[in-house]
Amino acid sequence: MPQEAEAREKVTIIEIADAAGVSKSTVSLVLTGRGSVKPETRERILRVMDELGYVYNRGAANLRNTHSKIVGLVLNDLSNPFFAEFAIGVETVLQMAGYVAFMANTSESVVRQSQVMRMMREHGAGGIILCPALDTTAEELAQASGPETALLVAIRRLPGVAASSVVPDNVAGSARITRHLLNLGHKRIAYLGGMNSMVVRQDRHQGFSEAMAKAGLSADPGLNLECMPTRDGGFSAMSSALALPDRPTAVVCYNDVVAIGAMLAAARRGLVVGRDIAIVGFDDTSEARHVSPALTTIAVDAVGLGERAAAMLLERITNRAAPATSHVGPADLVIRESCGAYQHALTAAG
Amino acid sequence: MPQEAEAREKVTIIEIADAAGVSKSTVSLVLTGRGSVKPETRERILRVMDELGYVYNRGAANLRNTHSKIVGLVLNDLSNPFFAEFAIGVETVLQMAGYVAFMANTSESVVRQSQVMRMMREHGAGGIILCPALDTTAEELAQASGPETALLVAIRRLPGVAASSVVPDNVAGSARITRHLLNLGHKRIAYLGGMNSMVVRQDRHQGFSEAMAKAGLSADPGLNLECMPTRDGGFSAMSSALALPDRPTAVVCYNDVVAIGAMLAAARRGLVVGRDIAIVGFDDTSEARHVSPALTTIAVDAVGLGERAAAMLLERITNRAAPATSHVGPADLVIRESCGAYQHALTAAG
DNA sequence: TTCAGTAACTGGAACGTTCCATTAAATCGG
DNA sequence: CCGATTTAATGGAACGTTCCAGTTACTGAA
Repeated sequence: MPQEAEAREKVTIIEIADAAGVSKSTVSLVLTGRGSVKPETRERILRVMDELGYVYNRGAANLRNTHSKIVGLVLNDLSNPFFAEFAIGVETVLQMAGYVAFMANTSESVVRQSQVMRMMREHGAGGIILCPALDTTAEELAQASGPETALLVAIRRLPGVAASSVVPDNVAGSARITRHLLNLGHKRIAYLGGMNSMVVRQDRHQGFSEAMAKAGLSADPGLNLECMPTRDGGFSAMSSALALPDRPTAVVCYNDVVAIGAMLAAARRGLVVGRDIAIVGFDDTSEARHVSPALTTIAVDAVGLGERAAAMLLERITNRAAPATSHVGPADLVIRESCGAYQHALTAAG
Repeated sequence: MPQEAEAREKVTIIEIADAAGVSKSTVSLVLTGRGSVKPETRERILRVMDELGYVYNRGAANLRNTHSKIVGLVLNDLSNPFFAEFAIGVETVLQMAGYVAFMANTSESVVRQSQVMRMMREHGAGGIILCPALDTTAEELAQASGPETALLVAIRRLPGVAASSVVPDNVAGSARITRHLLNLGHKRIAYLGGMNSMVVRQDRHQGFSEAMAKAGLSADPGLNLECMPTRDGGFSAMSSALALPDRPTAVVCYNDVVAIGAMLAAARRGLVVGRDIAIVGFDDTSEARHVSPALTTIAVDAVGLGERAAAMLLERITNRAAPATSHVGPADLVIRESCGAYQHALTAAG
C-alpha cells in the first residue's frame, strides 16, 4: 500500500529520480518505455513513484511532443437521447485508444459552439468531433477550427466544409419508410416537422419526395409542414394537419420526438394511431419502443455512428497526411405498431 | 478576415511579439490582462494574433500557474437519461465559469473508472465529479483520487469517503411516494428493483419501510424484490411478483426504468396499470411523462443537482481551503396516471 | 528643477517533461 | 586481450508560457 505521503506539493520526475538514485532522464525512459533500462532499476523507480504518489504531467510532456491524446466532443443537444447514445459510442472508442474526451453541450447556440471549440483547442485537443448547432456556417467553422485540430462533422452534414463527416443515410431511410406506407396502401401522405433550412430535413424530405414520385404520386405541397423538431412542435403541426379539409391518412415525421408529439395530437382528436391514421418517425430512440402504440421508425444506430466517428478521427489524427473521408451509415426500417402494418395484415388475412 | 496563413507550425507568443515589435512579456500581459499596457499596443498585438492565427497554449501556461480550468466528469451510465440531464447541468455551470469538462462513461466498471480518473489527473484536471460505478470502495477511491484533485461524489453517496457530495433525498422521496399509495388505500405494497448492495437502494427502501411502519404496516419480506436497475430487470421481477399467490395491489419501484419495465409486465398479463394495479417510479426522467399511462414518480431535478455539484466543486477548487460539504437535494412527488389517483378521485366522487 | 511615483515595457529564470548527444561499463567475436 | 558493439545511464537544451526584478520615460507635486 503506497503511503499517502504528506505530499501537498506535486511530485515531479526529478524528485523520483533523486529518491531512486538515478537521473531524471532515466525516469523519463521508464515513463515512456522508449530506451533500455535495467529491469531492476525500472522496478525501483516504479516503486518510488508509487510511494511518493507521483502523477504524470501530460501537459508538460506535450510541450515537447505535440501528440496530446485529447479530443473534443461538441454536441448540439445532449438532452436528446440520440446524441447521448452517439456520445457513448464516441467515448468508448476513445477510451480504448487511451484518449480522453472533452465534452460540451451547445444547446444549438453557435456562439457557445465557437467558445468551446476555441477552449478545446487552447487545451491542446488534437481533434474535435462536432455535431453542429443549427445555423452553423462553413465560414464560422473555418474560424473556430484550425490547422492543428482535425475536425469531423457528425450527424448533420455541413455543405462546403472541408472536414471528415459521419452521417446516417437520411435520404435512403426516408424513402424506405415512405415506401413502407405506400405498400400499405396510403396515397395522401404528409411530411411533418423540421425546418426547411435544416440540411437533415432537406435530405429526409428528398427521400420522401423521391419515393412518392416513384409511386406516381406527387407530394402535395399543402401536406409539407414545417415545425421545430420538438414534441410541442410536432403536436401543433399535427393539429393543423388534422384540421385540413382533406386530411392525410399517413404522416412521415422528421424524427421520433416530432412523431410522438404528432401521436399525442392525433389521440387528442380521438383518432387511434395505427388504425385511423399512420404515423412514423426517424432515429429509433429508446422512447420509440416504449411509447404507445410503439413507433414505426428508421433505426440509424447512434452508438455505431459514434464509434465510427471516433475511429475516423483517430485515424486522421495519428496519420495526419490522411485525407478527409466521409461515412454514410445505414438506416433500417423498424416496423412496430404506429404504421398500422399489423392491422393491415390482419384485415388482409380476414 | 484573418488571412489563413500557411501556418502549419503552431504560432507562439514569441512570433506574435516579433511581428508586433514588442517583447514576449508584453504579449503575455495582454493575454492575461494583468499588467498595464497602452491601449494602442494592445490593439496591435491582438490584430497580429488574429492575422497569424494564434491559439493560446494553456498547457504551457499551466506549467507555471497550476490553476488549470479543467474538471472531469465521470458517469456510471450515460445511456440513462437521468445522468445525461445531470451532465447537462454540470456542463452548463462549468462553461459559464470558463471551465472545460472531460467526460467519461464507465458503464459501471470500476477498472475503467480508475483508469479515466488517473488520465484526467494526468491531464491536469483540478477536480472531478464522480458518479461512482456500482461497487466502488472507499479505498479504491482514495487511490484513484489524490490531494491535487478535488473530488465530489454525486448521486450515489459513498460511505467513508472524505469528499464533497451531492445526492437527492432518497429516503424522504421514497417515504413520500409510499405515503401517497397508502393514502389511496393500498395495504399490500411491494418494493421492486435495485440490488440490496446498492446504497441508493438501501436509502430508498428505508424510506419505504419507514412510511409503511408509520402506517402500522410491516413490509412483507416476500414483497421486497431485487433486480438489476434496467427495464428488463423490472419486467421479469414484476412478472414474478404477479405470479405470487397473494399479489400486491401497488408497487414502489426503485427508479423509472424499472417501473416502466414493470408496467410492461403488468400490461402483458392483461392488467390495466392505474386501475387494476398501481405502479410508481423514482427520478422523473423525461420518459416518465411520455409512457402510457404516464408514470407517477419522484422528481429529483437532475439538472439542478448537476448545477449544484459543479458549483460546489468550483468553490472547492478556487477556494482550496474550503472544507468538503454535502448537499441533499429535494425529492418531490409528481402525480400522474400510473398510481390510479385520478381513478380513485373519480370513484370517490361518483 | 528635482524627485518620487507610476505607466509601459523588457530580459531571463522557471515550470515538468522529452530527446539528442555523450559517456561508462559490459559483452563479444576472433 | 583488443577493438567493436551493445546496454545502461546521464546532462542539458528545448517546448510555450508566467512572473519577478528591472529599466526607461513620463507625470505631477514640492
